[in-house]
Amino acid sequence: MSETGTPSQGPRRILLVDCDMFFVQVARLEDPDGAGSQPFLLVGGRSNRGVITSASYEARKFGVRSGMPTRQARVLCPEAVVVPVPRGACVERSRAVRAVLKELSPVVQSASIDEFYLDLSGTERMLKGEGLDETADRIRRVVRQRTEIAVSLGGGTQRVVAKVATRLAKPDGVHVVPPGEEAEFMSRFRLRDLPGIGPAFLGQLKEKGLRTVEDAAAVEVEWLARWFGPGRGAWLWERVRGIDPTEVDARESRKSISSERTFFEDIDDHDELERRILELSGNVGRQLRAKELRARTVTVKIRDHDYKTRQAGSTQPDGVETDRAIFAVAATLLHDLRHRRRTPARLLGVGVSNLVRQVPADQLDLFGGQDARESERDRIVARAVDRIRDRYGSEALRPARVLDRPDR
DNA sequence: TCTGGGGTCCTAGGACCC
DNA sequence: TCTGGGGTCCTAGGACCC
Repeated sequence: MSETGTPSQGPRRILLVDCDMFFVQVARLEDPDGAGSQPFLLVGGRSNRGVITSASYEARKFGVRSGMPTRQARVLCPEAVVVPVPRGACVERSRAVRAVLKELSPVVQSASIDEFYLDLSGTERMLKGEGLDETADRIRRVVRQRTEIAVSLGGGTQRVVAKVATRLAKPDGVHVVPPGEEAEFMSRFRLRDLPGIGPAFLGQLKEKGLRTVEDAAAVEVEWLARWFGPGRGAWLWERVRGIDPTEVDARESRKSISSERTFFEDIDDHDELERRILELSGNVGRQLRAKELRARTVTVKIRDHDYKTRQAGSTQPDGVETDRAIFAVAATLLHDLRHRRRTPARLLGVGVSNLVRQVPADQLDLFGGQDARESERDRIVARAVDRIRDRYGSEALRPARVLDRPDR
């Protein structure tokens, strides 16, 4: 294990593998004659309140960006074809890419569904002196050949450098920054290009007259700390120099699971909201059990008609895993939130966190009973339902109280 | 043209304990 | 008796990412 960690000598060799317009690529592979034949392809929500998840390069020339409301995208690019996100296929393709990367690198960390950090430190001898740029290009070709997915790779001694370099590598290319050139490389960019700087921080930076990485690099750390707080000040001072102590961490540990839905129309009816909470609790519970986890904390999120987002959470001494127990907590939290501000809801979400591993049945009390707690019988029933759904499809068994009415 | 759904991390205040 | 200091957990909100 220690062999694969950062060696005491030599700079780190970090690569970021980033799938090019991932959702569009997958949509094209899944439907080569339909969506695949469309140059102006948009993937995302098609409902009245949807947004674009990913746009083809051709469509981007018209100003379409991910996160943009679909309605707006249609105005900018009227010829565009919009297809829904092929969720299952994306998860499968992502897994396939990761599996190939695991054969090619000792350390692989998934940063998102379409981004993977690799740490190849310590592989110099094994790779017989192959340069990091050559390694990156080899990985790009192998991934393409074995998964059909086009990827771009950025590389360097630091994660932030690898990440920013990916921007220059796209599409379907490679850009590696040699050791020692990190600060100079970073100085070519604007602050808005740095990962971790969003609209809010950007506004604060602009107030101090800072627009480019060069601007910020000229300011002493004491001033950055005074302006933006000690934590953010030190963070910024490091990043603009291409310094990023974050390690590539291959341990996959999920911190939270959630499911949320924006309604076709705002909902004010309490019973209807409760039915939605029941469905969302089921989605979360199923994922929780599939991963053999339990949750100590249940959270409900509500977005009011005016887009104000509120949430309430509750932590139990013991973890829960059944739909019933999750729903019991979530329903109470929903009542609290609705009591504090009673207004039509645009979105509802259920999340779980504080995740712990399931423990064997013989270590549990077999006498659960109170509402928020679950008995071993509850758990056995819930897992049996999951097995039936796995075999016959998710529609095979549905909560009796949920109306069979899809959103769109 | 109003703003999806899945996440992670950080902060700040209060409770509680030693 | 006029009350420190630190650690941990919980909660709510916010920023940010893809």
